[in-house]
Amino acid sequence: MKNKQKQIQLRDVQDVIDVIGGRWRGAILASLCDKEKRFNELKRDLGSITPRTLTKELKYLEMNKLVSREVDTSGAVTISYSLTEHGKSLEPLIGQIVAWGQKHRKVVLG
Amino acid sequence: MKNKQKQIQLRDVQDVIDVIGGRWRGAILASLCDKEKRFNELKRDLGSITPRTLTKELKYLEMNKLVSREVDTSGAVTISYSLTEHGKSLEPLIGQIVAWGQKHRKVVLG
DNA sequence: AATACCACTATCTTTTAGGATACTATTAAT
DNA sequence: ATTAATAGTATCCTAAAAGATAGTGGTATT
Repeated sequence: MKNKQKQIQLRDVQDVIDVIGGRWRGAILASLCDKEKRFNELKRDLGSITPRTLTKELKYLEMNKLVSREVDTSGAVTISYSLTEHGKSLEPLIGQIVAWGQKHRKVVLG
Repeated sequence: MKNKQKQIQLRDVQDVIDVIGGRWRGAILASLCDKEKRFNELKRDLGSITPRTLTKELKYLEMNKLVSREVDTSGAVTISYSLTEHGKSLEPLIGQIVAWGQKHRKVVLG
């Protein structure tokens, strides 16, 4: 493979790490793979995330077209977050991440 | 799936993001997928990384059993970094990351 | 009427990552 | 002998990420 191609690949890796990286983004996406969720539901799932951070990360993911925010005004206003089509295309990748993560834990501990 | 299982998955995602995350770790691993490399070779590949950061990241990756450091003292001392077996097990994942990254760029730009 | 839940926002502080820059010890090339 | 390359260290500094904590305005529950 040409050297230029390799540089592009490194950039791709850095881009993806950017969108799923950081302490929470990957976990938020993984949690939404399960099903659509509301703000506090996500917060509980994630355990120790602060509302400030969750808000910020959700906005980032919306901007990157991975997550959509829907408001339901029938009755009490509820807001649900779900993966967009593009977000769903991440599911296999997240699956592989989970699988490798389990293997990795064994290697590092064992 | 049970709730406890889901928590474990979220933790796995966070763990993996940790080992391949940050600005450089993923790119370093991707670069070593190609072939084993020396310190300055990696530095050139990665473009703008500083030696301080490269040293630090390589040590981290060594500690996590993903990269091994080998010293060759015949002639001038040369040091080469390569993926361990465990590190190599990341290759398919990195491949998928690159593929998704290319797709993602199109979605976000287009 | 009081309490509690929802979905946040605001402010302040701490932590961490990583850049900038200079330097070192060894070896190789000219 | 000088220059350049290798493989880093050592210090200092800054910017960004994220935690801690409190508060807000609405709805639902009892």
